[in-house]
Amino acid sequence: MARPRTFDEDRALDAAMRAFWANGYEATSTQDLCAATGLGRSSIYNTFSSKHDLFKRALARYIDLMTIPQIALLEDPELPPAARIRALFERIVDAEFALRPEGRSIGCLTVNTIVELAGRDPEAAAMVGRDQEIRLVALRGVLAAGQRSGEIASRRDPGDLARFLNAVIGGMRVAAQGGADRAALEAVAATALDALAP
Amino acid sequence: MARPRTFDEDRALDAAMRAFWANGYEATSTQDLCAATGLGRSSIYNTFSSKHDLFKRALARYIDLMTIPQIALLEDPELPPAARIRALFERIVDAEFALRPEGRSIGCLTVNTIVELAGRDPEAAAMVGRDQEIRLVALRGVLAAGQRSGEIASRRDPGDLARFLNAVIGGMRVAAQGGADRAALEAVAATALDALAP
DNA sequence: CTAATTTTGAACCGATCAATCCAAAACCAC
DNA sequence: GTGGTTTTGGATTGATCGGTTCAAAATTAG
Repeated sequence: MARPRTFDEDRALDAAMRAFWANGYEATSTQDLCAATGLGRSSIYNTFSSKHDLFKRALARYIDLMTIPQIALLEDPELPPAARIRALFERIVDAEFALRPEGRSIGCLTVNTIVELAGRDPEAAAMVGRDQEIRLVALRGVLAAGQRSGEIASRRDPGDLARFLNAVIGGMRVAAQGGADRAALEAVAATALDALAP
Repeated sequence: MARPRTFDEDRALDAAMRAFWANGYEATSTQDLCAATGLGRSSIYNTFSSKHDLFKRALARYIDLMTIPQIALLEDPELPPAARIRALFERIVDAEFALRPEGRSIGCLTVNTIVELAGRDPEAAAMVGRDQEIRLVALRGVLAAGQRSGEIASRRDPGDLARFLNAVIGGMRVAAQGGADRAALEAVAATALDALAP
């Protein structure tokens, strides 16, 4: 009944997500988004109503792409609790160096969003807040299971341990963006696991 | 021989630092800087040649104000090594809630700069990189001393332990900006210290 | 084919960006 | 006081910002 689109919305969203991820919200202009997606302004504003809406959708997509598999890892019934946590850290280190043949990491879009936007963008803050909450619940679950099975010797509150691991993950992302190499990140992860031992 | 300034350069720099700290580099306009400092555009451009130069000076000032006392804490000969590290964490938690009667923390300008700018501003990247290096050296020193004295049981490489603590500090800053309260940060710090025990 | 509907590209919008210019005001040395 | 020098505020610059408009192009239904 009418002219169809010549582009794939999900691919465009993906490209926009990468642009925001690499350069941040403010430093990504609508021109940059046109260049990254290969779309014209009209197509972008027709499909995603504004730069801010596009960012929200890109952030939601990023969270889906990243958090859901990580939660699945933490809830993998095939692995004992401690191994699931090790697998999570491995995945995070791998991701930090996957899309980066050389040069700095671009970090993690949720961490970047917390730092750049959470203070003055309530919608973005709510999205990353929900994400953090979900991650903390999953971490708490696997940590409590590890304590019950005896794999995790620490008697600290599982919620506190979860917040600790989550903070370490955020710190690793910042360190990677600051130029840390793979060995440094692996050492940080390994040392963090020591805190579950005592 | 000529008209003197009616403002204090250091006070202006301080106000600019706070503006960049709270809102980031991109989101702080030159108008914002005028409002924050109380200066006119001419005075700002006369004194600090550009927005970017002003940012560099603000960042340098922040590093001086924050890192130097922290290094001093870590090298305090009055305290045993483990106590110095605990004092550092205390100071960081305090700082995170000091200038914030309510609402979110504005985090740490060096962390914010790593996340927002390090990827595309080599000068800013070099400044925060130097700062991180200095912090790591000091941490390594106190950690090695703790290992020698037996206070720190972990036999991991002191450099790795230093990178771990530094990552935790960064993660705490991100967590605070994400809305974590004081108790959460204190739990993270306490748990991080567990990693030095085993 | 035509009519209806949507996408698309380009021109365009006012607002704001960082930065500059300039003349008036303010000060010091003399 | 006067001359020389700097600061200061306000107007202004061209560029770019996010966003809109509009007509031509493209497509399908009939």
